[in-house]
Amino acid sequence: MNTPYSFDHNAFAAALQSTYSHLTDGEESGVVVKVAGRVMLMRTQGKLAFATLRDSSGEIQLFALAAVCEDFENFAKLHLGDWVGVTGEVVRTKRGELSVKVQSWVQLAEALHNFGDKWAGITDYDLRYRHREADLWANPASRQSLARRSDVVRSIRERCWAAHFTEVETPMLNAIATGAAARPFTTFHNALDSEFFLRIAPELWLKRLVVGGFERVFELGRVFRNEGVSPRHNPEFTMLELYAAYWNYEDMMAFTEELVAGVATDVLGTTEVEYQGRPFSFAAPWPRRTMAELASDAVGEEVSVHTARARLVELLNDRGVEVHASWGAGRCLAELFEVTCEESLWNPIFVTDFPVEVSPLARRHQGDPELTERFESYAAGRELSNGFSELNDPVDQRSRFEEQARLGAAGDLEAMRIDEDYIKALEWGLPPTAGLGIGVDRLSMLIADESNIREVIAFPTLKPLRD
RNA sequence: GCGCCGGUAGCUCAAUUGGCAGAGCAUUUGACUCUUAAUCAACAGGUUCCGGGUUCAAGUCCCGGCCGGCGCACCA
Repeated sequence: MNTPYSFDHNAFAAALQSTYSHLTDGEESGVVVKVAGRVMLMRTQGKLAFATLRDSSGEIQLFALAAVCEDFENFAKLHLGDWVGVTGEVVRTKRGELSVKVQSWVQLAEALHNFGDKWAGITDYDLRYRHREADLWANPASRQSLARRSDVVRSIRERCWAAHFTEVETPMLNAIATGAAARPFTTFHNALDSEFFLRIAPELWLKRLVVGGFERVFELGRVFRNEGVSPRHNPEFTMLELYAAYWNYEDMMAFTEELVAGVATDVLGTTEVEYQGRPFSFAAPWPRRTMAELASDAVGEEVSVHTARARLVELLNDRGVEVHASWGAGRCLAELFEVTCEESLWNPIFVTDFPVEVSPLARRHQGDPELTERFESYAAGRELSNGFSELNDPVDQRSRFEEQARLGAAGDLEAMRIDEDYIKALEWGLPPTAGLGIGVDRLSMLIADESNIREVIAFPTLKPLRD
């Protein structure tokens, strides 16, 4: 294939559609433009040919007349999917379609495969995800969902910058996988002769930067968790984490709801949307309810982290949950909340005051040392964000890690390990600080009205093909 | 990892009770000077996901495997 190395393109389909909307049927503008894109449809009619050209902005018709169009015969033989660059006058055809009347054209690249059925596109999930490049042309909705994700990321960055957060990058290769409860991927560095883990969260590194004097930091990046794949889970996903010195969890809740509502406004122009056919509102402020309140409402009796463990176990068993011997009352309460409440939380809500037992990095609650100043926001029945007043006492942090180590020894594969470097960092002094984590893919799903996380990930993790 | 469902032409889909594997679009060829998913005519296109089995006969039934969707589990 002998094709050009460049094309001097100066117009986009969507811009032409709006700029020349005034042209009347059969009117010629006298303006010659150069457009480029893929031929998505071709209608030939003897000495005439009409092609639908699609570029990144939209579509415009190419109108070729044998008498005017250079090498008309081959133009009419272009395949659907071929890339072309076209020079021609902007006109409106007699039948009212804004078009570029082809004077000269060049095939920029050939499509050896087609882009699916003209009507149905490509529907096979395997083909769509393994060959997203084809899916993007075959299914405009796929392109829109990924574009929405990009808009979400841009909005997050701009809003964090506007609030004076510094964007930083921390290691993905970690000697200890920590900062969250999850199983890691492992890998090996040959020259250092050391095992490494892909990060499951950037949390501890970011707080070390706060110790170092970066008072407001954020990182927008990939984390990796060696867990199940589902419509709401991809093994690698994108997390926003941010930390603000001198804030507590109340301050961070206020920031979170403003951030998320702001992203919705930036991307969709409104906070009032439909998600999966149901009205959904991002509007701030979001209600705040404690975990104990919500669980109590759900089970019809007063429960809290101080309820007798045996009673919590009964309530869990009644709901088919098997309780492990290592779970204390705090873990039992958190489980009870998850099974009774989580799915019913539709519009965004902050669930607050998590038990210490399930929050090894969060600061104890000022009103109850068995609780932490921690919140999670829930939306559409799923966790959207997680944040807390950060534990900054190195002695308490060490005892929390030691408790985690006990759980690990007892077989909990997701328990954290003791991170001595992190404890030493806290010994240098972490000011009062609040932190936040938001699942960017989950947020993008809400914004793009997608129920499957793969629709907002360009190349989701798939099982490699084998024989 | 477990359960349920699915995999037929390049794409989207049919195929009755186990009885000749089909259509539309795309491709190829031809007709056509205003089409809009153009239209019309013709040709071609198959390891029915892979491997076994049952049967006179398997896309269809049985067993095993591969990949996907959904649910469960884990989690965000």
